[in-house]
Amino acid sequence: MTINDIAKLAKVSPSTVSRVLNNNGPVKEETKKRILQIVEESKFVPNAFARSLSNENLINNVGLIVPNIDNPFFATLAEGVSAAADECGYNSFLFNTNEDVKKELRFLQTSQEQRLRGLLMVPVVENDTVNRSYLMRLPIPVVMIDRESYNTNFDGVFSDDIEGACNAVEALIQNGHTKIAQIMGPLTTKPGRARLEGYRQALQAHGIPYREEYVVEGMFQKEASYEGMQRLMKLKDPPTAIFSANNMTSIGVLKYLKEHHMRLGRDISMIGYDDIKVLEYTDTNLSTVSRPVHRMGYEAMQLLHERITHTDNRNGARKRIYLGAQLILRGSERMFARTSGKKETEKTKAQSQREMEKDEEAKDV
Amino acid sequence: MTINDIAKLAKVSPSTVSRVLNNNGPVKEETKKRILQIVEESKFVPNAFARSLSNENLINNVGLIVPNIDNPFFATLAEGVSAAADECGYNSFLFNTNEDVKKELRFLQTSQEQRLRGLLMVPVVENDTVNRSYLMRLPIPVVMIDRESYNTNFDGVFSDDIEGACNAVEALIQNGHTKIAQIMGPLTTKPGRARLEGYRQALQAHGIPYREEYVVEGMFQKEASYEGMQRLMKLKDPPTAIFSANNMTSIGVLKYLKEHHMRLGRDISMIGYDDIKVLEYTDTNLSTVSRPVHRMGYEAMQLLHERITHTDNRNGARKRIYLGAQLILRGSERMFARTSGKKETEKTKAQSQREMEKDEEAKDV
DNA sequence: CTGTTAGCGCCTTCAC
DNA sequence: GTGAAGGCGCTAACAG
Repeated sequence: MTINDIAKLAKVSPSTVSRVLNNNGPVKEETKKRILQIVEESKFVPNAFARSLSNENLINNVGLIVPNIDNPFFATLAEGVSAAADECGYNSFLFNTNEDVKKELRFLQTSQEQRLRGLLMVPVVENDTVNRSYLMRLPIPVVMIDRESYNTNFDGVFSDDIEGACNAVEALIQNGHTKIAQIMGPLTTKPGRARLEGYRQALQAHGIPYREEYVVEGMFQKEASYEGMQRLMKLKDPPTAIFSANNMTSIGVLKYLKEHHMRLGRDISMIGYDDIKVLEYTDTNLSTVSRPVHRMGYEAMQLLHERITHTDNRNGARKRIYLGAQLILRGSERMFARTSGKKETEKTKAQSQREMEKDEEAKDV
Repeated sequence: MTINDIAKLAKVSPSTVSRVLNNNGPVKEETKKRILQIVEESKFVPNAFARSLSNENLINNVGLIVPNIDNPFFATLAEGVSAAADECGYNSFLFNTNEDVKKELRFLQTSQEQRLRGLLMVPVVENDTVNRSYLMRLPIPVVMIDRESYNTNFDGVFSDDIEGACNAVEALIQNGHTKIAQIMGPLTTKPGRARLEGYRQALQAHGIPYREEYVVEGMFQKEASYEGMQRLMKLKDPPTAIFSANNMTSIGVLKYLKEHHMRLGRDISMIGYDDIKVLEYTDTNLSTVSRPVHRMGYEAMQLLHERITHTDNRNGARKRIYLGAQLILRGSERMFARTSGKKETEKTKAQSQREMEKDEEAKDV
């Protein structure tokens, strides 16, 4: 079923059908009705490919490339993107690279083959030369989110991870800790490096020496993080506090703690990065650096929309948005549970209230 | 940059370039090399739309429509789909309807406009006549996952939720409970209804009367579930155990419990549906009905692939795969904590071990 | 108001 | 081996 078939059935020319379908150009009300009826009856749907072929990229498709959709951070990010995409009239296609640069490259190729209007991207790593050079040659606007590609200068939406990490580590220091370990993310990502840097800065600012053995790989994965914890806890002089570089690594730590009957705020202290929503409703009381994830996605998509529509502006100054992170203390940062169980619970409830407000705020984009 | 431009640069005809690009038809080694070089230098990427136009649907795109990507169940499902899609040579596009039938319809239209090869779908509800009739007229194979559309007979991958729910409720009964409430899912979805039915059957089998006031709406959402808990706990004769219809509703319950200083297995008992991974590493000990989510996505995609390739078979008998659910008991099903803290912890550790094995198995698809 | 024509970028005959 | 011609489904420009 094509536009020509419809035309024949309606005994008009294809262009008339086209005019009706696209609601441009004048058509007699009567023939219009007739055509629409036939379209309806035959359940004809125009071929978007053919349309965009003649019309230079008319399909409003954009892509979002994330490294791990299983990480709730990226799932929420995708929601933010999709909300904004909706409002701006795009179809957003979600690609999951699963932290695999090969897959990432394939998606970049697909993006180009299928003539997406723009790309939102959380790259796997920042130092992949193949993907980077491919990326830089893409004829469409690209907006980076959270992570970045080295030596490029794309638009982007980020958070200040150095500050976020620094605040977290300082909170641990203020609670009396000096033996603070970091389960770090891959140093091939911007957030991985920034969070290490923040950790460093906080230690330095307080005259605490940086100890190599306190910094272990977590790869933003719970498995690696679990192993990192094993190494840390086997040290002759193990840390008393952990700074965990993201939510996946936090889960790895929790797993270790549970298996070893250790409790946060009693046997060890900890601050994580990024929220793990459900934990707020448990007794885990994990303190964390919280970021406006939904909004990051939303704003990134809006930025992309700007770039797509104002093509003239495409070579203008890059726009880079930094959204603030918020340190949320729930108790796990404290050393050896100074407060009694009772008091702790109450504090937690107040926190929980704050959380709910924050939640709503985050959705209010 | 088009195939014609390349042809001119290489001083050959477009068809020769096409032959090189698609590696069909004979081309002299020398000119082949020359053409490839020019393609490389100019970073030319063929237009997939144009290609598929002449070639009847050559692009291997499939779509996955999920109601809520923020629900880790669907995120993991998407991973399973994408893994299989990869192996079978498809691009899988993920659409998030956010439980909105309007959005769902738009995606169905997009699927058709953009000539997807097939569709994997978790419909928002099963009784939307508009979307259903649209769906039934789609000229491509459709595989349902988890949920279903009423009065249709598509291929599908499901789990036996009646049995799953029944097992869960029986476990509560065996722990001495008779006042068992259900936070239910929408009855406009198959899982919502099946889990209610399983609940019913279990009560009946044990001669426990069904009490209207013990069954409250949870909508598969944590907010509604939280409110449901409020209503339940305000009853003159509140339940002693909760069966929660999915992971989102479980989170709502946990939120309520935390705010009211209630603990699972001490102040109230509970069994949920679907995993919440991170909880396994907390002290929450939430028992749950666990399903092989990743595999559900994986098998659904494989089934779709079959339907796409064996077009002859498309009108054959529908294939419906039912994957088993597994009841995992971690302690929250027990009444008034019969065991001491110590013993409980040990039990938990053994469970944790089993979980890890299950994890690996689930990935082993 | 409507039809005819040409062309979007590519592939596939069919000639040479 | 290679080129020319036609067509995929649709829209836009130009005639009427």
